[in-house]
Amino acid sequence: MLNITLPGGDIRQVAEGTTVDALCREISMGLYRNACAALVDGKVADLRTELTSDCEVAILTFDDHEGRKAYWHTVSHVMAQAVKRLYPSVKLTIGPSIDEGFYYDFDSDISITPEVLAEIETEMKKIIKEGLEITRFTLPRAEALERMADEPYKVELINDLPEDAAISFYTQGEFTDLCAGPHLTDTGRLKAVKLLSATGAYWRGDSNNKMLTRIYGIAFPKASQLEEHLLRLEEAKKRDHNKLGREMEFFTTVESIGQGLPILLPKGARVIQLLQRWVEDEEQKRGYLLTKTPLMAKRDLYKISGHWDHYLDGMFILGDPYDEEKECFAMRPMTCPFQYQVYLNRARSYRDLPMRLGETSTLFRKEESGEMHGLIRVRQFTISEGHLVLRPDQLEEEFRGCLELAKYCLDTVGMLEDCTFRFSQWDPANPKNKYEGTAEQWNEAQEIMGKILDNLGVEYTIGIDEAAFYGPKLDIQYKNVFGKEDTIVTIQIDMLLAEKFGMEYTDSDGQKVRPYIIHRTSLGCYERTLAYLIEKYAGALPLWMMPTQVMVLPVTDRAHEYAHGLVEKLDAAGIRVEGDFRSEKLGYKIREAQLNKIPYMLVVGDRDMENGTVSVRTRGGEDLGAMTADEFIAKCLLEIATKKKD
RNA sequence: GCUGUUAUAGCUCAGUAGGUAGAGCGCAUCCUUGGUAAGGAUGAGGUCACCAGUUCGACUCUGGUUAACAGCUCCA
Repeated sequence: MLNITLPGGDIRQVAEGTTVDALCREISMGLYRNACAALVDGKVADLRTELTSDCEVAILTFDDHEGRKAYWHTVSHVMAQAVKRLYPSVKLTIGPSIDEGFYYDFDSDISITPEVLAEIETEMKKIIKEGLEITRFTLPRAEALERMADEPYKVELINDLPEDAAISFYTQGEFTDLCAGPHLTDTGRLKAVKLLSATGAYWRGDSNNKMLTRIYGIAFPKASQLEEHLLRLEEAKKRDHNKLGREMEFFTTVESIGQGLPILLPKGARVIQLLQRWVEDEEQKRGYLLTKTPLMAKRDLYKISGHWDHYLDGMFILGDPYDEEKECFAMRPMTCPFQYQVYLNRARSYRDLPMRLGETSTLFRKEESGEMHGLIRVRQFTISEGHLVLRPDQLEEEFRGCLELAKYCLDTVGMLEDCTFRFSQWDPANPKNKYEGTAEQWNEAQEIMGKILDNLGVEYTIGIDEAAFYGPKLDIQYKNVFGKEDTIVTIQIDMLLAEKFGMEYTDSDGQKVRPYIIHRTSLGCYERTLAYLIEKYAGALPLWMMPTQVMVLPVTDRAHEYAHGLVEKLDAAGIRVEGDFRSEKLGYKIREAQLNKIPYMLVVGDRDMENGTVSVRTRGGEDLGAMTADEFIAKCLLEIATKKKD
């Protein structure tokens, strides 16, 4: 008999060769029904794993990350089986689980219309109903290749595995797939499935490879969970900045201006102005020197910086880049080589350092046509760009300062809680020769940065091949309402550009020394930040950054003069206020202000005129009752000054 | 850039088996003076994204372009 230790510390005795599944059934039928996979001595394992020695076993259900992955992965196989039944000529590739659901990539000529998707879904439900047992077996390489002879992509995958590997397969009914697992034991254990979309995806994620057909789906053990999930997706769509931001007139796009070049309408422009002023003031408080550098430069500058060699395709060029006789300019994709000129303006001493330079900087990047998205991915954007020129002994302290500033900014706007940190490193094997510099330089910079991050106690993930071409980065990643992740702030250590530009300082002993440089942003790209704020707050931005903070709503024409007086008074107090003097009913005006997410509505009618008060309603629908204008102004100003989050 | 979908009034969308278009909301004017999410009437608004082709005739069919959307690739 084996001693199996369960999560609570209980020990259960089972016969050698008992499967995890059978153990599960012994523990409880409820657990058995919900089991998806297991942890055996901390390793994820199939339910069909046979226990052969004393060990710790924890059963994973759909509520566990790994259990859910097994569940979704199994559904992806059911989908592949359904597709194969309906379209036998389709070739299989891969079908993993993802953060939310699963997909399977097929090589097929069939265009996946919504009708086809529904047809596949119906077939999947059939397969689930058939309750096919899912079995696992392994084959040596030669036999595995023979078995998958009709599946060229599977053959390619098998050939990439080590020579001596035992290659595992899963079979359910007539369908067998090459797969590492784990999987559920029976298709009947699956319940509510839904196919969401069909799209294209490159084989092995390489744009040089063939475009495959990818079908995305989701599944849950309960129909109610599926409904809830679909409802959540619908709700998220309503917050989509690309929809809401246009509806609420934060921004728009115009065909004749072009992709990735949004027009910031008065509301959007105001929010960004408020954010910029706040960040610039905050940077000034923290010892940054303000710079204003050109938006373009001759190609000569980019040849020095390395952009010409590494980033030419990413720049907007003015002139013929290949005619060396004629002048040729490029719009700037980054601020570094420009801001460095501030430092280079004269000879520097160690006493000048640290030098912190800040600039609200507009950049231009020639993103490829399919990559633009609302305000999140654009071709012209503005960031709170900064460069710090440092002595080696100042590097850690200044890095800490940058991180604190970024965290302060993100926290103030309410985004920090949705952020994670990524230590972005180079990939020496990058096939596109992306990186400048030597392995020694990279290792040194990454080692320094790693030490600083560890000393600061930053919890981070490592992103290989995510570095800038000139150095490693700490990227602060933001996850939006759809669960999609983007970089919002970046702090980078650069050991290459300083050298290229001949930056140095005279140390206390008279020696010339190469300074360290930190590239950093405080709040990142303002357009992107605005997009995320719209999504996070569903358009109801915190009071301090709302373009219109207060709307005065006179109940009748009799109150117009009183209302005008209030508008003037609030305006004089520095509050962004408007009045709605149209001859509409109060309910109509409130509805409109509410839809525009105006934080405070001041209703004024005969009663208020008589009492010298305003009746305050919030956009949350709350009635704060009557108060004097001065009381309201004091409350409002306090909330603005403290940058209260909603 | 790639795969796919889409493009009709400011917005959301109908529509014509090829004979140059309609609704609701919004907007303007008038009536209404109404206390916490839509009062009423009248009116103005469209080279049916753009450029070619087929046709007696194209918003409708074909090709191309541009833009938007989903995803891939790439990136702040």
